Amino acid sequence: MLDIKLLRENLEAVKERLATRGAKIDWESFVALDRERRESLARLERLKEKKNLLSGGIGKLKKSGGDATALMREVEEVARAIREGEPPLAEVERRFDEFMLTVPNLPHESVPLGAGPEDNPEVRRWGEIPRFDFKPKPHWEIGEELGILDFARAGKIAGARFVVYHKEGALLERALANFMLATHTRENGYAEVFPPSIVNTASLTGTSQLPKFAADLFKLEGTDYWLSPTAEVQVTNLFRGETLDPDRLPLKLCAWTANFRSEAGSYGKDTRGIIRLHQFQKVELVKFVRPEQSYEEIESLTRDAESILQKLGLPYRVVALCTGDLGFGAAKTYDIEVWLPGQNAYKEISSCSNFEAFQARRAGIRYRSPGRTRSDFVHTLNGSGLAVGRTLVAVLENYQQKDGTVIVPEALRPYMGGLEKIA
RNA sequence: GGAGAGAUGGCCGAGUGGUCGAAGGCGCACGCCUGCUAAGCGUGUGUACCCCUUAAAAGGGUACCGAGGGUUCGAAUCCCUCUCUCUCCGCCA
Repeated sequence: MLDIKLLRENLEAVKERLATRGAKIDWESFVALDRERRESLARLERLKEKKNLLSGGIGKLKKSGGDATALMREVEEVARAIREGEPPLAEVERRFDEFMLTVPNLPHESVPLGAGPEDNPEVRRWGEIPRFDFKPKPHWEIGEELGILDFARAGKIAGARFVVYHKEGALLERALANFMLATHTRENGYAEVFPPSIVNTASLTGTSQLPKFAADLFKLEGTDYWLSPTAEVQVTNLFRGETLDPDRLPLKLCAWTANFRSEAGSYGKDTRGIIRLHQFQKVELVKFVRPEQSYEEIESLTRDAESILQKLGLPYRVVALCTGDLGFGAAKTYDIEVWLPGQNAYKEISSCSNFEAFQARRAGIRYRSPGRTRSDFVHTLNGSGLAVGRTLVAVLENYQQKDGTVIVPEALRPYMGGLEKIA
């Protein structure tokens, strides 16, 4: 959610910046709604003041034994006016809130202008793309031949876009998660949390998946429960409605969770393999920081995610999302794309974003800076560190051998009981 | 799933219809006093929003005693619904 005052005072600048996202927003109705809301609110508050004053008078009068019938009749009139004024105000406020919740974040000034993914500039590249003296296979072939990825049986127990990991596949998934958590907690300074996978509407609204993107989520019928699409939701909402002690900032958390996405609208995209599933595991990094630090913190967050790929020896590049490709709540985003020989392409494996105060304002996450009377909103950031399934894909495809076996990256071996090769 | 108890300010804790944003204590901040420390004394100490201004503040107002609704001229106090916490029983990992 954007700062209402910013909208009122700098509407033209906001319009211009949001236009770079390609967002279509009905500004006329915003201006009208805002005016109507404030006028109506001020009028009702004046009436309430009058009512309170008169009611207090009744109390005093009764105590001193006087007759309050006339006063009471007068208050009744005021009370009626208030009752009549309330429903229209509530309606205006509902529409106003709805509007505010569907306006995307402002891109940061450092975000490159562009219309879509093709305009995302590459920021840096790391690692050598491996050369093969044979035709590298896609991970689903490697995995099925080794008997560690099982799509057929996953289809039986759940449906399309699910997988069952067998034997070393299951071990690899678990080892990768362990390795990532160990790195982030021991070396990168994150504290681990393990939250529920089910979340409520308020949480999803706080991090801005709702109200706009309900179609991407799984809802549990007859309840206010949803399957969380990313630990960003749980971990950011840990502190919803709280004022954080400034000494705790920057607060850095990481979490390993299962994530659920309906993948509505992505039929025909990445249909094979485990790139795009309804359930996948991910280690997420989340930060709560002072506003003045958030642009340093997105850099270090991205580096923390990159450190996993470097330790695993997986080549990747970092791209900066342009204005047209930026997610709804993000002010700035770096995507990390890992090299996948089976697809001969870089594929997103992490998305690191600074939301500035956009989520904090929705979720009411504040901090009090010393010497200031009012509290301020923190800035929130998050990024995958990393998507475990896609990392597993990268390992299989980059470390595959001519004979169909897969070498286990050295950094991972301690987490796999010393296993050197999946055969 | 069954039975019961509870939810008040940073914390503890009073408050069963009127001047209660809320006693008292603790904590915290500032000041005074005391040749250190401790004690003592005084003052202050929630948040959001609206109005008025604004560089900011001050000032005025509204709302908030778990959440939502209701009764009443008037609700922390009465009624209804929900959520959460605790205790006991059952069940499960």
